[in-house]
Amino acid sequence: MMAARPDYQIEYEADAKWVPQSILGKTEYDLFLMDLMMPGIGGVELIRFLNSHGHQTPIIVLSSVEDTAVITQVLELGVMGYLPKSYSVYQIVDAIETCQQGNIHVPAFLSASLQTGSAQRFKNNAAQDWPLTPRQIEILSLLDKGMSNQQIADYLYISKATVKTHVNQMFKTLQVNNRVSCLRSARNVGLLSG
Amino acid sequence: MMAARPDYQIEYEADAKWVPQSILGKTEYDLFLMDLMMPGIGGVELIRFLNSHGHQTPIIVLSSVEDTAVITQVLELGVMGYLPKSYSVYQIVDAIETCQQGNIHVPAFLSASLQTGSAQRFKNNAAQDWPLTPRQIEILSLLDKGMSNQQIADYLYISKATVKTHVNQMFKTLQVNNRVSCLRSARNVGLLSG
DNA sequence: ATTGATATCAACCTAAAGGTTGATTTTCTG
DNA sequence: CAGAAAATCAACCTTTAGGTTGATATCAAT
Repeated sequence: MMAARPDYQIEYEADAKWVPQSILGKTEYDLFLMDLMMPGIGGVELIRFLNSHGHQTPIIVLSSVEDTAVITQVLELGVMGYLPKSYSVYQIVDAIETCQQGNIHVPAFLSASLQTGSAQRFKNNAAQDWPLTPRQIEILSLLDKGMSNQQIADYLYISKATVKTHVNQMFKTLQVNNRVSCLRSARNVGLLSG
Repeated sequence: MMAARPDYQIEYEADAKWVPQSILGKTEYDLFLMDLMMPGIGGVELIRFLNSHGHQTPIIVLSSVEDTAVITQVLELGVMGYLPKSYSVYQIVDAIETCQQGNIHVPAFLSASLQTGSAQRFKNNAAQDWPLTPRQIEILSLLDKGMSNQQIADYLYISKATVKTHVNQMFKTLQVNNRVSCLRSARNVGLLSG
């Protein structure tokens, strides 16, 4: 999971004069990581523009916009993923790689507001008050992936000390003294799938 | 994108008399893993039926149907995922758990036909068998209980060194480097219940 | 009889986990 | 706004895990 990550070569252009014409001639891009709030042109318009010109490059939208209408719109335009800026770099990279495998990624808290049918299905589960804090549950899921404290710290951009504090607090709450027992206990109380 | 395998309790019913009424009164289901080609009732109709009756159980569609219209339809009905039967068991389990985190999973080759190109074919990973010796499996089950090497040694009346040897050998066989990952891997290959 | 797999044990080392105390900052909430 | 809860980090320590090398014993099969 935390193995070697590919080296992404990034072309960055923040200037307002950055226009679609400059990339239309190129087809060797692996991916467009696109901010919806770009100067000079609206993100949605750019996606439409690329689509209308037959551009086949996968698009992932990175945005702080969490308006359901906007999200639905860009997803219908065929973007491969919609990532909130609250994601850490590692989380974003994970999601990008998920998309590069061809899968579509929509983060949990967004999918909850996207659909009527299943929107609240999991929300209800999450709404129950579990003995662990949100951050602890997040770290719990990384524990479950087999990650070390250091790996979790790097992934979340926090110090190892903080991770250890959370892990230790979880142990006390669940009355265990090691990771495996912690994960077992978490499963038993429904904190982890299974 | 890997995850430990939970203990799924599966209720199976292949009889044509299996009708929605039989599950409407129950709310303790974690998940509906639904085949679109069910006898007696169409899958799409069942999803509509459940939705109209306020059922909140997450739905994942497992199907060999790859018709874009059908897929689009069920996704709009709010299912959390659409999994092809060509998925391996492990892939399905991974996808289910991705969905249980609240994310929506659409496999690569389906998303490719759902939008304008830009997707690679996903490759089906064949399940490989990792042979563990009987003694290793025995120790594995004790690992799974959260026991330390010393506790396992005391339990089996062998030395801690022997336990460590077995554990280390398991790690090499399963290509992992810690207990949690070892148990995850073991579950994925069916070496542990669940 | 020799090979190969399994099971057993020891010594050694580094890395990581587990535990404690104490602290600051942020965020939620009444 | 004040208090509570949550999240963050550091320093310190002991225990356990993880990894390696090497060894002996048993048993099954060629």
